[in-house]
Amino acid sequence: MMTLDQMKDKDIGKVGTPERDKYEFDLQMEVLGDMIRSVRKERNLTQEQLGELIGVQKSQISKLERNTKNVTIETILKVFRALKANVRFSVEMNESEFKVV
Amino acid sequence: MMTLDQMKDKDIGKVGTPERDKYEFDLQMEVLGDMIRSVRKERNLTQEQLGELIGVQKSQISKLERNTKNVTIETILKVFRALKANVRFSVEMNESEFKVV
DNA sequence: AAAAAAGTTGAATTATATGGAAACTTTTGC
DNA sequence: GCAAAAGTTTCCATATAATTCAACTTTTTT
Repeated sequence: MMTLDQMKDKDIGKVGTPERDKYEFDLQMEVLGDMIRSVRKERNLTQEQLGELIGVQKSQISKLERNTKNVTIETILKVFRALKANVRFSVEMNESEFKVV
Repeated sequence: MMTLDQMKDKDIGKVGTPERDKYEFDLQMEVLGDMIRSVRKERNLTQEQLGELIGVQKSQISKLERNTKNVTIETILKVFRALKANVRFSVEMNESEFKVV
């Protein structure tokens, strides 16, 4: 589990060792757009190229990367599928935190 | 990380010990609706009560629980926020898996 | 087994996400 | 500093998600 900033700071150029061959990030939903951008850049793709993989214009990719939460699950899956990345969602629930109002 | 079935099998009535005070579930998008339902029931809420917390009719909750093929992030966040549960997502990326087409 | 509560469904409406096109701005390379 | 590439924005159309209402079905309670 790391923040987006920590992730960005990572020297992703130096990969190659098996230990570094796989990345996993836990994130808040709000940064989903940043995540698309990060993974796209890690794949060395322009917005236009990613758009081609999915079948949309570069402007659409731009919008997805900057727009945070108003996206459908389907779109998110489509993008990360094109980037050959797996997305998983998790729900964390604290018993004590909940009070019926 | 557990499947939905394992989760359902869990005896959630017996909580109270600190070890059992927190639940975490990884899920596929396809079971998100089931997840809403599970957490709602764990909170001992009816669809109508959850709807009131969010400001929608019970029929809407019903639809979200059964028909989650496609939902927006905003809706998901709204629901789980009302249930006092955190939603996170993780992206897993394998270097080797990707080839530029 | 009747009544009440909880959940589901269908039809209709509203809101908004997806998307393209083109003009515009920013960044990058020389 | 200029040109090309990459990214952003605006306007617009279309598709579909979000939502309600009311009738209906299922489950629970007494």
